[in-house]
Amino acid sequence: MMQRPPTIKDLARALNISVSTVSRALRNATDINPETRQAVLKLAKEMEYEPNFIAQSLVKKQTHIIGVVVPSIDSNYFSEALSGMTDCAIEQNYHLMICQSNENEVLENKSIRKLLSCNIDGLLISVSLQTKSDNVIKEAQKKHVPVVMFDRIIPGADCTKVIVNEYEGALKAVEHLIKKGCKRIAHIGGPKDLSVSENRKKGYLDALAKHKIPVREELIAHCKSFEEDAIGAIRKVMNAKPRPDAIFFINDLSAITAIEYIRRKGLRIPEDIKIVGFNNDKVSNVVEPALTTVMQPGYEVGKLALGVLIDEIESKSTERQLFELRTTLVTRKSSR
Amino acid sequence: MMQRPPTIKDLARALNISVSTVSRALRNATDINPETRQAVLKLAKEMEYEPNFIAQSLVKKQTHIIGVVVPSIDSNYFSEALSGMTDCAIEQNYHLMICQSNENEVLENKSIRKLLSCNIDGLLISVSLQTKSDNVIKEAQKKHVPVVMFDRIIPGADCTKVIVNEYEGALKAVEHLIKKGCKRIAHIGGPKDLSVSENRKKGYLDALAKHKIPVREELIAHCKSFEEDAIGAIRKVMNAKPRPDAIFFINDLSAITAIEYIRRKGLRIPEDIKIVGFNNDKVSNVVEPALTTVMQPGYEVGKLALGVLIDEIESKSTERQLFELRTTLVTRKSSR
DNA sequence: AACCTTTCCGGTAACGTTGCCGGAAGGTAA
DNA sequence: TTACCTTCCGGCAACGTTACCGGAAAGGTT
Repeated sequence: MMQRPPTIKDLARALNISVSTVSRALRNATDINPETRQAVLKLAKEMEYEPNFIAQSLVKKQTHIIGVVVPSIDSNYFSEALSGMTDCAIEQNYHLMICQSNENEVLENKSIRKLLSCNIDGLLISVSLQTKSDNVIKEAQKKHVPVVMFDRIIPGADCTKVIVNEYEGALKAVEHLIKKGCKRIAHIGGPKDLSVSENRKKGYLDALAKHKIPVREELIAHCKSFEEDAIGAIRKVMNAKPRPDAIFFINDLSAITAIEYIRRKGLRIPEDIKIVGFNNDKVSNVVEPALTTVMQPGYEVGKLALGVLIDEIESKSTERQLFELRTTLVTRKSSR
Repeated sequence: MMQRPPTIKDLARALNISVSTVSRALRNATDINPETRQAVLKLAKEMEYEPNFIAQSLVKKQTHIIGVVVPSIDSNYFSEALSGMTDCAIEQNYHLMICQSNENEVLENKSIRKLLSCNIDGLLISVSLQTKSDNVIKEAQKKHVPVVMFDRIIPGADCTKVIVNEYEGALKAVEHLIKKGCKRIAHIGGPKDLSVSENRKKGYLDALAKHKIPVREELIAHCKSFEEDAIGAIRKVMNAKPRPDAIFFINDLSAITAIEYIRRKGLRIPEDIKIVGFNNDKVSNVVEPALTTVMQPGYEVGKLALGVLIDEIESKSTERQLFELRTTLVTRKSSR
């Protein structure tokens, strides 16, 4: 019967009143006769009227769409953050347009520009590893689109930021090992020159310093990437004499890789050597021994980041804030 | 200087021509003097003109936005699928609005309705475990919004579907074990009454039947959820006499859980008992022994699903198709 | 009775874009 | 010259909605 979805005009015609009146009845309660209002609402329900979002956006000059750019959607951490954002968005009646940069700055810029041409109300971004410049961010701000950076931020950028205090997470993890009596704590770090790697390493170093444990270079090694090539680094620190009695890893995957290597050496975990990971991947609770690890609140980061962005959008405030979430140390068998 | 982004009107005024001419210059090459066209394009670049997506959508009655609903964003498999979609979307100049149902049918319906009120051009959905009815799907189709289901489909629904042949994946996995000489192959299944669980179990059963190996009920057990409570099921099948010489698991996580249990029994993997998982999680290559597993092409599923949806949108075709992608068996140490 | 206030509604313009139609200017052919 | 065609452009309406303004009707005050 009805081909197109009904519009405000259809309602007006059916009730023999003007479109202005229908529009008013549909949103505010002032300047409208309660009876007329009821009649409009009743008919709207009957005809399954839905306001046309596009038309509203055009006249109101706001779309309730928020653009999100992350390095990769299919990573444990970012997918959790996206999950938090998505849940937050539907609560607050916003929509998300999600792009991924694949760690490529060119693609990142392209995505941001595409999002901007969609008239997004705000931009939420975690930058790629390559990204050094905040030019596109400024482009967005010139168009009065508020920007919030989360997790992977550009330190100098002039915008609100939501981060996780990984430094403190690393510090807590290493202090935990110290309390357990470990004296020769090794560290397997991530790729050099990355803020994640450096923050965590600094936590490691400061924990040692705080407890007056000397740093020994032979107990520190770096992986070249975040995945699967940890074995060389592990071999290096395990060859140190005397051998380490604990290892703090950049992530759970490399820690799990190490478990078997350590066992082959005839050492027991945690009796002879304790290990701690980072991330709280699902498997960390399933491997043997279950892995002590630092949990980053990805979901909460996403939720908070979107929350503060929406606040900025709606209050039109322009002051820059810095939010820092804390990690949680999840202690399991590998360090007991 | 310039407060609002420039519009087509600003261009027209600056060049002292009409908006229609500018509009024509910007999109088609007919009915326009090449010189005028060049002048418009030049000025557009200078003023950094960007067409207003919202206004275009209103008059063209298509938004180039595609709605996506998945059970959860932060799952290995779906995040891969979303990654594939996202890459495909930006190539084809579409945008994605992503929602998650959290395995809740009510929330799922709410999300779909919200997406529909955004005038999406198409809907891509993988339904929640609860979902039995396809009413909302029909609602979308009544509004002429094409729907494509992927992975978790409603078998009876009248729409194009993209799935992975898990049955065949399970069959291949179990045949692989049979070829390795295993005679007493156990199966740890997923929650009952779920199509994923049943498809994989059927593959297991058919592989046995094909090779004339009798099914023994004591070698089959089910987990109650997909995560972390596999231990009871494992205990059951390991208590069978004679004990199994191989186990085919519903997923990698439960397989990894089993590794330690089996070792404690004094059994060696793969010499005494071979194991195979499902999913190809990243850790499956990092645990010891590395896990043989069935890889599902999540990224490709996402890419393909979005591709066929866009085809349907642009061709306005209404014929229903069924696409089936194949799994790959990744053989590693745990079954050698 | 004249004036003011309140309540409620309709008309109109606008948001930025596209599509259609009509028409001016110039060229070509009889 | 007239008739016709082509090339190019401008005007107008429309997409569905909201915002603003003006005004009719009803009631209240002096």
